[in-house]
Amino acid sequence: MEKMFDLLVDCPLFRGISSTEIEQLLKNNVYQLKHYRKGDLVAVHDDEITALQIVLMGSVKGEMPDLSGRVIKIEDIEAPRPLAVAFLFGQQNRFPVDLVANDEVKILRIAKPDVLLLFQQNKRFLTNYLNAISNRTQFLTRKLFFLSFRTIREKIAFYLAEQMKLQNSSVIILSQPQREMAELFGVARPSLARGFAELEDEGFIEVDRREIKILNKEGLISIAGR
Amino acid sequence: MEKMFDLLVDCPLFRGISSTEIEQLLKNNVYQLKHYRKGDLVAVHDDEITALQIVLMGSVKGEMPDLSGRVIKIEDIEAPRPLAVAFLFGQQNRFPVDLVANDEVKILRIAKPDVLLLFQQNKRFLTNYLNAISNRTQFLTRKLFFLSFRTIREKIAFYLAEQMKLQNSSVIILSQPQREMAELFGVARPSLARGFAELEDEGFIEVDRREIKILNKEGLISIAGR
DNA sequence: TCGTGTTTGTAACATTTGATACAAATTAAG
DNA sequence: CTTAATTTGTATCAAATGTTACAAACACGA
Repeated sequence: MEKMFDLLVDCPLFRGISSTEIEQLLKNNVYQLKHYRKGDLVAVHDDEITALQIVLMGSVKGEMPDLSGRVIKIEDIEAPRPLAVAFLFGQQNRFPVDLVANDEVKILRIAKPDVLLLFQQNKRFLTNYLNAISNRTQFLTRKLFFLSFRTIREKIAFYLAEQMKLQNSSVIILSQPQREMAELFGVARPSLARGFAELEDEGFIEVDRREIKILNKEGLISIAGR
Repeated sequence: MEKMFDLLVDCPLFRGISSTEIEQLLKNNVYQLKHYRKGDLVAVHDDEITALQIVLMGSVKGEMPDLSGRVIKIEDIEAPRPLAVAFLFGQQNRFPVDLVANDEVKILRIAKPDVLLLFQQNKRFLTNYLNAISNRTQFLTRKLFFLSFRTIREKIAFYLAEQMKLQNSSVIILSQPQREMAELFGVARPSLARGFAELEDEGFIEVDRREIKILNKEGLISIAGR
């Protein structure tokens, strides 16, 4: 049981709060523990969300159900992270996806009214929660923005211009594999590789796997358009 | 000045809080008022966000700057609504867009530390704020979900399935012209028309301008996939 | 060192979409 | 009723992307 509080120290919602403080906050038994085995349904699409849920052990995958039986995997949530923080509040308190246990899973549940009490008792927990939702929104905003570009070339050009600023260099090291970047852009992985290859052929950049050298910054920016 | 508190009663962040309570909460002078004229820049892309800002009068538009001088309008925020609630917390405390006054605009500013104090002083304000961010996230999740469909057929099919529920009928009246719907979907107008025509050829629907009759609901849903 | 799994770079081909153009149907305004 | 503007339905063609497949480079652990 002690282990649980140690696990929570690494959870974004409890960042900056010591294990003993966490123990004190939760000591009034305001929580439940749930166990799931591999393949178990942790929650079903449209289930009502009445409690904050934190994955303590194992990982859970979000899936969209398909009428023909197939499923589309949306994302993985690994311990020690919370589930659906942005759906505990707001108008639609229902799971947007199915949640399935990837392996043996332990989940901590704290009912919504108790979460509000925790907010009052610990300011850090509150700001952590606000940060968690906000980060989610920021991630989605960014993703939507990327999808708003018409062509893959534009997405790449914009991404590189952005990274040039961030890394403050004309040689950029990509932090993600192409597969993940393609996912962020909402395009197929080989299409992304082709995009890079085309920009290289046209003399805008020089590509060596994860290392991108910007040869024509102005040209690149004019491709991105914005 | 009294008018301000009355205006705030209609702001989602102060919902359920009376004008006099709002006055009490804000009486310690923890706020600033800013005036802008039509066309004034309220905030610039990448400006740091250190305060909660609420539009009290007029409206503000979010725009993405273009290097060639053009701008792309993202959205309008009208009084009495807050600006960028999801960017006051989280990792990226910077405006994602330029904000330009549409007309004469009054904006209320409350510094971030004071916002946190308000959270402690008034539980309703806190839950309102949580709801505001959460609703934003939910909206974006939905929009992203919509854009995540690969083909136009899938978008149309999903849209129609949704409208069937909303209008509770197997005959759907489209409320927008194709041009606007195409914009929402992020596709070209003739491509959208072609999408409808194809679904008609295949016997899923019957199209008569704005009136769509669903002939094969199950088939349509299986096209949408999810 | 070797094998195994992952990542990257390409290629060929089919599919989807965008761009453009135009006619017919509809609506709005006079 | 007439005319003009808007909306819809189509067609054609080019461009962009997805799909599938495979080989080479790389990373990592046994």
